[in-house]
Amino acid sequence: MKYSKQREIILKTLKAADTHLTAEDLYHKVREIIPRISLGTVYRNLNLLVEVGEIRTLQSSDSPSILYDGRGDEHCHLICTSCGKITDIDLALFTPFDLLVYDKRGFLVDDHDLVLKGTCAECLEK
Amino acid sequence: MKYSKQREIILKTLKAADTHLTAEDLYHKVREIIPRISLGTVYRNLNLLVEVGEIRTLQSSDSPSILYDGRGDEHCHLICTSCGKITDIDLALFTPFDLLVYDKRGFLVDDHDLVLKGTCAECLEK
DNA sequence: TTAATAATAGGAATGGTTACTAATTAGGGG
DNA sequence: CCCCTAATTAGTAACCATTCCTATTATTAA
Repeated sequence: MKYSKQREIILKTLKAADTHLTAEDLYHKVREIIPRISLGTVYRNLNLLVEVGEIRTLQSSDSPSILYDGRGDEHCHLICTSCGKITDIDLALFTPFDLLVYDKRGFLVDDHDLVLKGTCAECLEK
Repeated sequence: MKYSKQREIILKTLKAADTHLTAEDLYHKVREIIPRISLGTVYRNLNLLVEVGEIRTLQSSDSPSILYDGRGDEHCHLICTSCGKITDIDLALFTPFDLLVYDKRGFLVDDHDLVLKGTCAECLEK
């Protein structure tokens, strides 16, 4: 994989964001730094970065577009169905589940995609 | 919600299927019973059925289209990254995890969307 | 420096899903 | 049983996220 300024900025911008962004979101942010970048370049690089494990994707179910997550490591997402906010939470607790799944089905787990929907602390107070 | 033959057949066909189907898959299956049904009708009814909790959706990450699942109850999906097969597995074990999330973040969980990726028993044998 | 090739911008094409409209159908009240 | 009203439908056009295509530009190894 050859170096490209576009890819570097895309990755840096995504990692710097505190939220999960669509390709379009990122496109607009990166355009402030590289005004002539194309949307296709953003998509192509996001796909590449997912492939090499630098970033991850998730689907927010109430938006049709893919969300990109600057974290490459496995973690879980909490989606508040009231305000729509998506937050990360670590999961260092899955080993027992994986073992159980293997015992029951002979299925060897190597990746988790866990989304919990509910109400966040702030919305609960109201 | 008024009765419609189209909706009844769509639901019955999905529940009878042993796999997870796209709207297009269902459209072709249902057309064998109602030849003049339109794809739009399939989509509209699937959305309705999801809304009332009769069925669920999931995204298979390597296909862009939504998959529909005839089960309305919460359950977990195992996706084999080798053969692509998606199987269901019950999860009656999430209560401790939900409590932990509430303790840590004050987030009140009421729905789970859990996808485990890995290798299924059949593929492991090879 | 040069040659090979990966990456880019721009725009066209694709494909899944939704929106629109006129015609049809369900089903409750007279 | 027959209106009446509102939900539903078929068919088609529109939409939008994503991918594909091509000529040009940038990277990197020799």
